[in-house]
Amino acid sequence: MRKRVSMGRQKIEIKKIENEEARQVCFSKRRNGLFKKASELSTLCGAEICIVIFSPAGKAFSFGHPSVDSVTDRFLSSATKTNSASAANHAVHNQNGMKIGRIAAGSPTIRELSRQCTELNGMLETERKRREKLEVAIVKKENEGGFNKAIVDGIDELNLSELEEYEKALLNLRGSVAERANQLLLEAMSHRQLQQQQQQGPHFGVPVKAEVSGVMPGAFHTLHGGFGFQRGFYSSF
Amino acid sequence: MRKRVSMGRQKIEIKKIENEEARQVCFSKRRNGLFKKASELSTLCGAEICIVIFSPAGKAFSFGHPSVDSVTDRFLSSATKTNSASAANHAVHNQNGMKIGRIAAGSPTIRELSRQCTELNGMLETERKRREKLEVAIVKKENEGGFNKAIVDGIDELNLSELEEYEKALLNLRGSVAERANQLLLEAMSHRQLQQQQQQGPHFGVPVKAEVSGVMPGAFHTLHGGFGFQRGFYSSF
DNA sequence: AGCTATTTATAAGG
DNA sequence: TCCTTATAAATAGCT
Repeated sequence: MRKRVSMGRQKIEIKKIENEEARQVCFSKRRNGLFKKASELSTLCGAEICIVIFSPAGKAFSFGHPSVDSVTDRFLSSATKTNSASAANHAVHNQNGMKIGRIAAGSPTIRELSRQCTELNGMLETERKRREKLEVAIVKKENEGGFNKAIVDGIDELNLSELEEYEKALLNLRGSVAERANQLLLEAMSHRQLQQQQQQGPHFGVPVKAEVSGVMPGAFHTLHGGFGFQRGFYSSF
Repeated sequence: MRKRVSMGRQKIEIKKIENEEARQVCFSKRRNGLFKKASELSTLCGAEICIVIFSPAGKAFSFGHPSVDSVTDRFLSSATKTNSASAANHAVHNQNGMKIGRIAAGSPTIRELSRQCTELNGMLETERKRREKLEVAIVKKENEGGFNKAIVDGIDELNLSELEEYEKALLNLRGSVAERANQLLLEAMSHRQLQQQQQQGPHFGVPVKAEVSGVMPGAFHTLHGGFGFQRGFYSSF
């Protein structure tokens, strides 16, 4: 009878291994064992599995079939029906903190969040364009119209000859206004005669056009493009 | 020698089990075995583990220590440093599609997406406020300047009632202009000859009133509030 | 990282 | 799904 060269596998108690080196060794072995089992399970039964492990040192390891992403995504998105703590929230764990059961209630999904981001980006872009237009409009208003600015700032700052010029301009303008008004009146009258049944109010179909276009003085750029989904690893073996 | 009552455990090939019932049985057993192993690993080594499994029937099962959420969160957020296909993207898998190694590069995370959404919301809010200010400013300017806008855009686009109002405004404006001119004249005269003749010309006394009032025509509201994260299960046991 | 004695997981059958 | 049995697979303790 040969002398035993090993005492073989010993039964161990399931509690934290205090010896650091032993713990690290155990972690490596069992992690590989776990991944192997997971792989077998997915192959044998056609299941989708994802495992994420953080070693006590903080390193992350993952296993995924078909991929960590796909399973995570499916898990998260398969659960988005109810959006708050509704009923059917019976979490069942065994003595070890294991939770098993069918998913019944909601969580936000990566997809949904991503969609929201896209939507928000769009809104932001729209908002920015809108603001740019307004800024252009304001600048234009301030530059244009020579004397019109004076009305805002107060005519107190014009000198005498400027005032006289301004008065003349106003008179001219009033002339055009009156002329235009006459024209409109005529149009309105003929309109009414031709189409009497159209009982709209006195709308003459001449909208005030306030459209402004042009390029902005200040440049505004898009901050967010798309969202790239990637994950990288390097071997620890 | 007793007759064998069981052929005991037989070696099986790791490939998909075609018999549906056998597959379901195998799935149950191995799933529990996997969870047990995971539990032991977390206890023995102090590791954090999360497992998500979808049965071929589509049921989801999960194990998490300390919880599925915490590990998932940690995993996702621990990986968000680089934001695109950078270097260090060495994915290493073994023959079974297992990926093992330390995380080196980015992935989109729920946290990150959520953060982006929050950030975008903030930017959107800022943008909206900014635009509101501009709109108020523009309205203000338009009120102040009366219909001076028309001078620029052409009075051809005003309708009749607008034109009438405009005419009135022009008259008023002319009044202020005249008054201001008068005042200037007086000042000039008194300067020249020690204020002898207090002759006032026609006083119109109709200053252009810069009527500015405050509220916006359009109301703008925040669409997105916060994002709630929840997950629910119910036992299948 | 190997080795090996032993424990643990599990296939097959009920 | 749970029990039993025989056996395959995983792994603790060493080197």
